[in-house]
Amino acid sequence: MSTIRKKNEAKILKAASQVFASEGYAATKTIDIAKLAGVPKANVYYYFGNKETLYSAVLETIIEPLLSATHPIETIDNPAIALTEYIKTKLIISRDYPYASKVFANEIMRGSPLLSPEIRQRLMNQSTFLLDKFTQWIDAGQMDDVSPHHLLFMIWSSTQTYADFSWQINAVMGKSSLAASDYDDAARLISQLVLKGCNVRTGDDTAIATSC
Amino acid sequence: MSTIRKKNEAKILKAASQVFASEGYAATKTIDIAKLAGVPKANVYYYFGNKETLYSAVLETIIEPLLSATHPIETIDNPAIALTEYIKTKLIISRDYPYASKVFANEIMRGSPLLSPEIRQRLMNQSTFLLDKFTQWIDAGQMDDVSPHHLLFMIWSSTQTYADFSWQINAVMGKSSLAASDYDDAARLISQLVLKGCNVRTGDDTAIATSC
DNA sequence: CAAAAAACTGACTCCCGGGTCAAGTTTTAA
DNA sequence: TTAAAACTTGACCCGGGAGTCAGTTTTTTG
Repeated sequence: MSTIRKKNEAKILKAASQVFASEGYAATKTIDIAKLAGVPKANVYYYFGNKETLYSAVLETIIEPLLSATHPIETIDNPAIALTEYIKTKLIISRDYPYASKVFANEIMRGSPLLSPEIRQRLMNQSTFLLDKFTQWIDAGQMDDVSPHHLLFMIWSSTQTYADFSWQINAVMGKSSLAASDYDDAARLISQLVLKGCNVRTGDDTAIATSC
Repeated sequence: MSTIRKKNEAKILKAASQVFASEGYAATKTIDIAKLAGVPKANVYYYFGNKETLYSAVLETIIEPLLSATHPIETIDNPAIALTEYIKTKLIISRDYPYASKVFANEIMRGSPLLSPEIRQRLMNQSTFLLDKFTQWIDAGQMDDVSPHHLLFMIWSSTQTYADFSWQINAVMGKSSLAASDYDDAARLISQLVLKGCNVRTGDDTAIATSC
């Protein structure tokens, strides 16, 4: 692929993720993407063919980060550390890919009509993997017997919300954008709720039994 | 207002909330709302004037439930009970107003461009009230010194998610819709995470100090 | 029982936005 | 050097959806 093509595709993709994120798929006009990217509208069609393909390309950009977010859960034995790292990673995705995250969330809200079946499947497999892992930890007595499903939904929603509802969060925080320390605070709070809330054993003798 | 008008407005409003929830504002065609409501498209315009007014009317329907959700926090002294009830109420809203909830969430995601300034203000006041209350509890030593903001975001997101991401949640749960007991499970899990995670004092001698 | 007010509706207009295209210009490669 | 391939772009087409309206029917009211 020529460097010209690569450069322009990147420029258009970046603009597209911003416009799709702020307007939603249907309300997005390709002319607005073109303007933001600084190219004529016909160029958008030259490089991406049509609006839906461009949208899918934006969705693709978030899939890899999303699928690799489970890395800590896969590689770290200690559930306290694994969960803490997973939460941290999910928050970093919300922070570093705010537009694509929002586009992805919107797609999921609508029942993911434009998401390819393969990606759907890979995401479903990932969910199953996470649920299995939680169940293993519970069975091994490494955390309380909570509902793995609802725990997963809580982790997903409370990390994703920093991308999806950034407007609301900024308004309530009284800022125009969050600082790195705000994400640290969020990670700390969410980890604390999960670890203490589910009584996750830390692996050393500071573990607290429920009946304490 | 005539009963005919009342009846038809209700019929159209209900259909509108469903279509807006599943398609989003921009992708919604008024003809689809009309079809679902079983009236000619011109009737939709006869009763609501235009698409945006109809959309605002749908948004209005969720405002009262949303504003009264803080009732437990306002009236119950005991933070453990107040928080548990608040979480339960928020989940009931997600369950009982799934369409309007979704429409509202979408509006907030877009920076609430179509929400009236008065409603914005009332919602902001409500946030401030909640944050103040959390801060009071912390200052009174009734719970650990966590970030009130991030705690609030966690409660909002993890309850709202059952409406917004119902497709994903159903898929992961392997069901076509959640049962009442699923909402009970969710309420139990979220309350547990908040209460144990923040070490909220229950008011009797079973309270657990952090240093335990 | 009028006659006025409210409700109903099919058929229409008009505009906006996705997508196309043909005629150019620039880059690449042999 | 040159011809083919890649890229650029303004002008255009076309369908679909928001909104209108005039003529009709139903309901209310005095």
